[in-house]
Amino acid sequence: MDRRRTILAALVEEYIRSAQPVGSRAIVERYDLPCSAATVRNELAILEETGFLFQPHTSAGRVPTDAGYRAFVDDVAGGRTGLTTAEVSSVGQRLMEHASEIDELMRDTAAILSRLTSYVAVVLSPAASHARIRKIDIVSLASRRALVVVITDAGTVLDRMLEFDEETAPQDLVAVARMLNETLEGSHLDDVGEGRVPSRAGRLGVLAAKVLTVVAELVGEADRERVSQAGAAALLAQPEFAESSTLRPLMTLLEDGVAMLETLSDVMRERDVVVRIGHENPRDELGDVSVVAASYGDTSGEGIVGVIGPTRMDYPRAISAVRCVSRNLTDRLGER
Amino acid sequence: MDRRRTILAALVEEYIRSAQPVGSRAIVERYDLPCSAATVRNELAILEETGFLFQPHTSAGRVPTDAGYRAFVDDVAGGRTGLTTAEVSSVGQRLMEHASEIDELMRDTAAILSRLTSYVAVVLSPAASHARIRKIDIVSLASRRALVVVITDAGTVLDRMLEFDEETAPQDLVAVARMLNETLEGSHLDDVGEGRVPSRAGRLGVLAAKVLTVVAELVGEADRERVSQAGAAALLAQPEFAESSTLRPLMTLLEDGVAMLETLSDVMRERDVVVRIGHENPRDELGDVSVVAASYGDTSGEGIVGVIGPTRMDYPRAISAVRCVSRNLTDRLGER
DNA sequence: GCTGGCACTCGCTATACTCGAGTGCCAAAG
DNA sequence: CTTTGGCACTCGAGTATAGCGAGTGCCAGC
Repeated sequence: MDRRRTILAALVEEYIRSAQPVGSRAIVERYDLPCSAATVRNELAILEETGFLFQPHTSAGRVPTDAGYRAFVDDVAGGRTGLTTAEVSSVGQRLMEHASEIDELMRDTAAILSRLTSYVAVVLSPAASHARIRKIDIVSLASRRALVVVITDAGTVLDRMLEFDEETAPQDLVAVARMLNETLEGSHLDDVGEGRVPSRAGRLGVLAAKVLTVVAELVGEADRERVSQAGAAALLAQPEFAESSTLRPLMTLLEDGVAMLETLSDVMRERDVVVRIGHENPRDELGDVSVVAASYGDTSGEGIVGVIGPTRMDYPRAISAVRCVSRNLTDRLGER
Repeated sequence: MDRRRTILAALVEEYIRSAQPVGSRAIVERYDLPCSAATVRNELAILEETGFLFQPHTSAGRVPTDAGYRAFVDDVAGGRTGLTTAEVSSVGQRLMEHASEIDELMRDTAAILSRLTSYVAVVLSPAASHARIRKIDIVSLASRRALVVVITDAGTVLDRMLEFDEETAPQDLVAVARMLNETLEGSHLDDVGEGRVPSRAGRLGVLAAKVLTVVAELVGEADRERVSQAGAAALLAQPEFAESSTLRPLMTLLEDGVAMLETLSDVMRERDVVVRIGHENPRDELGDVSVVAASYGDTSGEGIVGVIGPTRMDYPRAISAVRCVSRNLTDRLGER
């Protein structure tokens, strides 16, 4: 039934706008349908039976269920463009001019996406572990302390302090660094992390082994610190989060980088923007919000961008924004 | 008057505990004073006239004003130890075992401090600009793209992408790096930022100048990214932030790293823990919260740790926690 | 100067009531 | 068989009123 879909779409749109239960009259008036309020009421009753709508109480209007939003998104939201062309080009511009350092780029991206949608934006940077080692530096800072710096071909820099039990000469460190660079340049960080690297004997060999352990730890840590986010304050403006108790589980989850990484990582498999509405999300904390996310980059390094907002989200806009940012990021990274 | 102070302290303590206006009877009962409720009422009336207390309405108990908290803090809070010895030693332990990388250390510190107090914790890492350059690396990533990496003697690593107008040979980059290292090793980042560095002529000289520009930019950016924080979700549990509207200005401020840096930076001048209560804070957004902060580190690199919570804050605990964390961090950094 | 007593204040809660948006259903029209 | 106007009904939100009680201010007596 085509009319039924139209009515559902109108109701969802109106609810997204007003955040209040929508009645039959409001739909007829604002979206001038070619039928009367009574007809709409009949359709609404059916849509409610079918599980697309929900009535807070008998004498109130209707509110979409997760299934209602889902139908709306599948029907119309993907097709519409929620951003003006001016906004689209502004995104491209701002991403280009900013940030020639990867962390900064991620942060800026999150900020832009959040401003664009007024929801929380989350950005996962590409996993460093798939990158190849470009150079390893070992810089002596004190007699028993050095800094190990790993530079990847993706332009990521990892570093970690290294403590020695006994005094270690700078030239030994230089020698070890040269040795490791010869052996490891071009190999994947993963391989180092999993110990698939030949070891050598001798004094320098021991030192080299120690450095390798540190590098392996680095890989693990780097993956843990891949999450940037922005715009949590924007959520406070949404009426569904007017009282803090509704917001708390979400905020707690957002602060847990590892959890966010797990929650989003399966977006990587999809080719287009993924929309997860309410309880479609794997975690209970996300049961009242929707996630719109997409992967970016290519096989040499993939990350994820997304926004998190109430299920009463402006889906057309959020989807356009995520798609736009994801494409721009892909281009940006592909330039290299 | 000594009794008056005792009564004020008792009231503040009780209000911190209960978050509700405190009456004369509650004070007498819970803190068994050697006088009657009527006497306490007289004192309370005086304390209100003097501006230390405030009565939400005629038939309610009293609530401390900013001045009331201030008197409480100056009188007693500094002396008491708000942490158990077990907690104190646990802080030391957790800071030691974690984080051999500076950013991670900052994040962990913020997390620990936040868990300890259940308020938002903010950590400013030491300004990189006071550090000395230990090594500069220029790593070619593509024919027209290289990564500039600056390693300081404080163990901080700064990096930034560099784009060339024309193809540039890796060996040129190596040469420039060697040249810059010879010239710059040991000099302050500030000096590079302000261009107090001799320039040379020739092809490599031009390249070197370009790299120097990037390094200068790096210094500026690094200072902007010095803020770590944790525990914003914890604030949602506080009754004063039950409705999001009270929280929003604060959250917005917290998300603005530069603003936080400005707000906290004058703590650097103080030698001990600084407590700023409500409107003592320089910014209106902080008018309803208190900041407890202290600097850490020594002249070679100073940062700031602090917590932000409602003015109805457990000051003895917050002060002890901040002091404890600050000392541990100082020790940790001093080891080098 | 301290204390017990007492009248008074005033926000909070509960109850009762009205109002109106919105529904469901029916009978008539298309 | 579908659509529509009409109409009785429902139920939450908003308003008015009353009672309760924690807490106060003040006073008279110790």
